[in-house]
Amino acid sequence: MELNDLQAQRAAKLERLKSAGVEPYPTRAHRSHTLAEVMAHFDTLQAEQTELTVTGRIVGARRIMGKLAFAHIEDGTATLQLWLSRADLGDHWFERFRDDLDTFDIVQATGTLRRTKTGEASLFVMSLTMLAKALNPPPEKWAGLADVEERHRQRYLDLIVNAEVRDVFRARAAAVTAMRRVLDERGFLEVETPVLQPLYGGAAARPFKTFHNTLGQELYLRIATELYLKRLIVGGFPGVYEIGKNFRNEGVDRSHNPEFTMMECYQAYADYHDMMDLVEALMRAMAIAVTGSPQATYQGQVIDFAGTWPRLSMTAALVEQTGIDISEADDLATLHQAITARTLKVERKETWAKQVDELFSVYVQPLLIQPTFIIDYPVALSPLAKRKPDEPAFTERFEAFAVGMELGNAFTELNDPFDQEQRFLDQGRDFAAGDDEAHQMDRDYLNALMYGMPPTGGLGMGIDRILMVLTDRPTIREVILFPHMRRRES
RNA sequence: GGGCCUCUAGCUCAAUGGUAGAGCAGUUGACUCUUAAUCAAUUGGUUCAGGGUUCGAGUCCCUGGGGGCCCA
Repeated sequence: MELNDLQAQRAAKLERLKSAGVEPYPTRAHRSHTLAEVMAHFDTLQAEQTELTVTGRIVGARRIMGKLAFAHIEDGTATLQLWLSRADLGDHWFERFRDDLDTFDIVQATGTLRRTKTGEASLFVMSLTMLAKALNPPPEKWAGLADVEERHRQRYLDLIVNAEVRDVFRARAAAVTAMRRVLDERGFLEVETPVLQPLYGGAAARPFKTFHNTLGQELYLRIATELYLKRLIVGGFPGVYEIGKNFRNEGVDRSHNPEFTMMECYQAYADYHDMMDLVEALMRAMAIAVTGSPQATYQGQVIDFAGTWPRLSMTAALVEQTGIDISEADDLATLHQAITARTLKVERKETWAKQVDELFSVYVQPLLIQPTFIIDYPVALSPLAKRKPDEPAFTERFEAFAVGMELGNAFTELNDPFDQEQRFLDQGRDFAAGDDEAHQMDRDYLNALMYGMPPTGGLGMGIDRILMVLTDRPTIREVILFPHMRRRES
């Protein structure tokens, strides 16, 4: 191991500890109380002068004054000041503390509680034990670890130093727990489906490929759980959900990470209206779990997840923002003419569906700050969604938006195997024409539909993006513990 | 994929093309109620990498790498 100067100094202290008979990495720790317990019961413990043993990492500077020293320790539940005097601790351990211990070392301390003259709760330490020597030094005391790259590459250090980062991930866990609770209460069964798939599907995305050596088979990392979950609806479960990682081989930016967490759920005998109600309930519960209320403040704006959200058709939204009625401009040439006539600044796309999607992304989506459902997407954009009975060019599909980001996607599921086969065939043509995100033909899925799938409502929600909104983080990297980073050359 | 910005001590940051610096941390010493402890002294550099221009490059140019922001 190559050590820099500061690491070498700490390594030398470690050797000194060993020569003084102190094991720097003992096998076991002992404690009578967590620091949170100490703080919660401080008055009683102090009054009874209970001897207690605590553990934790030394954080902040040690303040050493000849025969008296102070330090703070932190154990993940709270912090506590240690008061260490040469008189109480004895020469040996006082000198070990002074000479051989450092900020970030992990220790065990036994003593009794008192307040210092400034009133700070403190453990007056009678004996000290080493639990783990830290070789890496802490970042700067005030500015801390600020470099975004280092924070993400060394998330462990980020978590030690930046308390609010731990809070984000506690919030994330609380939100997911709330989501599970809502789904469980409504009778959904939590399941797990394959990550390694012989065919990828359920979304428009490029996959990661991998290879099974023994089977000699190419496999894909899933881009969605959709098609397996619907097989389970065919199988007779009335409702299923899965919370898990999806993998999409596409760009990395403030709202995309190559692996991300999605909740997908399917409910038999339901439709997309039921899924809208479910989204409202889920988002409300998750917001309350994180912020204590149905509101969240995102980058200075209050986002309100209470009540029912506006439901606006994609056609109406586009008419409103661009003046183009896609139910009339229903072929690519007409749509291109309309765009040119109105001098709209959007990229030219090669299919009508992609052009509609592009118009929407540029002219509508950024305006959807408060929670909003955009409903009734063109069938060409939605190969797995059921057509609207009265408008067969559109589907019973919606996407949920807030702060200009897509948070969820849902539809009344297509359960007609002939229509589904035709959609796959249409997608295959798009793929052949160069759309590398087009959906693959999945014969086994069609086979499942041929046993009969009840009318079903299905929903997917992006957990990471929801947490961005609820914890007020401007990038997805701040709500993923170990976001993808390029490999750094030594 | 394109444009702009950025990379200097462990960390946070300086440095007209002219001796690579500060603060914090560390080290040594003083100090029994500190909490940005204080006081004195002090160590620490492949300036992201490789080329080039120049008497001289952290600085200018080129190529490459990491990161950030914006656009697509």
